[in-house]
Amino acid sequence: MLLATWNVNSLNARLSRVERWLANFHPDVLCLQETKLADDAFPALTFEALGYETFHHGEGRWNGVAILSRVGLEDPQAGFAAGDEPDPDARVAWATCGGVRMATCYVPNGRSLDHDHYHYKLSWLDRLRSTLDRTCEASDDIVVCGDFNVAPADIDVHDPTRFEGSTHVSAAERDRLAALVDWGLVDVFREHHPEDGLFSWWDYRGGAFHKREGMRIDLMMVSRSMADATSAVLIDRNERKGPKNDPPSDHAPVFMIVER
DNA sequence: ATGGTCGTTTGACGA
Repeated sequence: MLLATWNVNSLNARLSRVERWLANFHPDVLCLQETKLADDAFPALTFEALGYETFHHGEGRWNGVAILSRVGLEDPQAGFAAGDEPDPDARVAWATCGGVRMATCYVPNGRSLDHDHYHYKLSWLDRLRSTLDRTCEASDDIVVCGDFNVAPADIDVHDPTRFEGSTHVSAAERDRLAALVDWGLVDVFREHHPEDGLFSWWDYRGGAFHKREGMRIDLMMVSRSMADATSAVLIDRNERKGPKNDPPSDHAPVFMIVER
């Protein structure tokens, strides 16, 4: 199986690229974030024509997440489990695809350490963990992927000294990722690639991509059974390139190949 | 080069 995640920064602006990526890579499952669409504007028929069932959870102008699957799509769920404080934003969706419980996540940015949005971010990650407690077992086949807006370690940032005092690298955010690891999930990309300089997001500004100044914030957090069956994990950084008339997202797709 | 980029939108705001 090929399982992928991609923050597209508006599906309207990126639809031709997503269609091309599906044709090139034939993923079994593609998780999208930041579709920025309402559910009734999601191009389900376009993806159906390419062989994909879809589940979209959106609100319109901001956020929006989707799961595309050509190996079945069962038990779709939007948001957090009953019992957790509901999310006012459309930031997470779940579905079982080919026997794997998938989650597509767009974790809040946080804005700054003294902003209310930062506390929302921490609470959001707490509720993600709580929903796992309520709905999954660590022994299941699970892939919780998406834009986490957290760099798990300093190696995931091009210049950690530039990010001191910023979001994405704070101890509290990294503690929330560690809580997912404690629960039983593995950062499967890092398990396959110990080296530095590997990123999934580059700021549009200042030629960051060409200066190799990025962060690795798009993660595939997978259960042990999935990690053990994974033969490769890659970032398609070529997808961050492109001309003004077909501009890239500021995030590149991340995908894993599972031998099953 | 005292700015720099996108996408939402048509004035800023979020990332």
